[in-house]
Amino acid sequence: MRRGEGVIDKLLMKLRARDEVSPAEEAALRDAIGKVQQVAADRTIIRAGELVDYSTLLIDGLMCRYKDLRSGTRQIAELHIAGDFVDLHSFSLKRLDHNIMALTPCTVATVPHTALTRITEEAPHLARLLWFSTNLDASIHREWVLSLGRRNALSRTAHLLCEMQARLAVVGLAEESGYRLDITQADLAECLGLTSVHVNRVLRELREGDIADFRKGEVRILDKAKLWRVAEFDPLYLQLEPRAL
Amino acid sequence: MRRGEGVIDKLLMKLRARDEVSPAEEAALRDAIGKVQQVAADRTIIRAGELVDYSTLLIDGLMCRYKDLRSGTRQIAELHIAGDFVDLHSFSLKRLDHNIMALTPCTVATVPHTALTRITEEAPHLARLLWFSTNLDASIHREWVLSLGRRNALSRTAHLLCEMQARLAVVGLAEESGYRLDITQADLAECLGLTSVHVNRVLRELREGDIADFRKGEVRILDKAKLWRVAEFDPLYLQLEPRAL
DNA sequence: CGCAATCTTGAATCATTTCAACATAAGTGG
DNA sequence: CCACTTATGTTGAAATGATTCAAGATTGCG
Repeated sequence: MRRGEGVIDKLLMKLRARDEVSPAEEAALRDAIGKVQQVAADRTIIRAGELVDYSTLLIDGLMCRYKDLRSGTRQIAELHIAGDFVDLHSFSLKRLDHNIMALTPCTVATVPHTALTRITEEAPHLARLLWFSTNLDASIHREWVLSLGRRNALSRTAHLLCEMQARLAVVGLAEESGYRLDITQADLAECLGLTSVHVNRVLRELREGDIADFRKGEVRILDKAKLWRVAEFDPLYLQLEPRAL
Repeated sequence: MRRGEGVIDKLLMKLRARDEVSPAEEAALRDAIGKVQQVAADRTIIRAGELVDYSTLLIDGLMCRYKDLRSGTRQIAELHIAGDFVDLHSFSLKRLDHNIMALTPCTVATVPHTALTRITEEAPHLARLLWFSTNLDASIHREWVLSLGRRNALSRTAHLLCEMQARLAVVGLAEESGYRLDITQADLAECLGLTSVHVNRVLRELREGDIADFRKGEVRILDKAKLWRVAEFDPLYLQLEPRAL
């Protein structure tokens, strides 16, 4: 992949699902991209508290933001897919409050904070698009707060399957009938605030109810209507409607 | 209160705890303020899905962002205090994913989105401060995700008491020894993903352990070290260190 | 003073965890 | 290519943290 080539394709799909991105803005984004690298599965690329002067765009693979407690239990705060900035917020937070880890082998690109500052100075509409992108992360966090606080294990699990379908579809990585989600039941448990044992039982329940089938990193949606109903899924929070920022 | 007078004081305290705000930026903020209004306790001022073309700055009182499920159970995603924009993110989301409600009688000011757009065009550093402010909300959401997913009821409750102490202190509304938090145990339960009955038991436990005493909307911190330990509270996520945005 | 909201406590129930054992799949080196 | 090891998935039974239901106490308010 040449510098900038292909690197921002998924990001552009994600942004253009929400608002227009002009050729000049596209060029500005491309210019902001620094080095492209591979990251091995299970590698934590940024640790909470670390000072960073660049953000990371995920080009391919799955990453997550996670926090842990002294006991060693871990909670994933967000799953990231191709086209997501995994830490665009480090631009204003400086020291991240969480760790960032690759769940699968990943390709990432770095974007220096100086380049982001320049965008806010010279390309305000593009800056608003990036601001939107961090606001979308926050919206996803809020939905997870609702899930963790008030949905039971079955509904919460179903909800995550809905969310990932919708988000992956935006960047062309999911069909109506299913998608690849190459993570373990233990990873899922860390997203859902459950134990992996219980996730296993819940997945069986979804399978036996002919609702959805998660196996070997592959999600099959057997009955979308039923899945949405169980999850009480309302995609409003994913902000899929076009707008003018 | 005259237009702009006093209205942005707490907001300025909040921002200046993190970065400098120039007199010109202060003036720009003041200019962005529209009408100032009172809101009665329990009133929901914005409903999920509504189109809005202004954001709301909380000047006095307590508000919250909440979502609910069909069953009627409600989850509060964030508590807001004086100086917080309760819905700055509506600037890029257009349709909010949650409701916003006053928990106590409140004073609020509206800020038209057109004024925010102008700030992004003409005052990029101020825009970055506002972006920071939404990123801080997201950071708070992530900590709540950790609480709801992995902390038990006692630790989660203690954590919320720590968070509110730290946030209120920034705007001069909390002492080391305690602060006013004029909400009911039922409201607390909606923040914590618990039932009000259980919150009541947990508060008793904190009281009997001489850790903290919440009563009649007043939090007394009896043993800060113990409270922080129980909560595993680390204020890093509140981004209290100064930075240059 | 009386009503409604809020707080408090006990007992039974339930969802999820924990512990433990075993099964299957995947990966590595001889 | 098989034997071995390790990671992941599966299931059952007992334990536990939080909920539910129900009743009574306290507080605030018109």
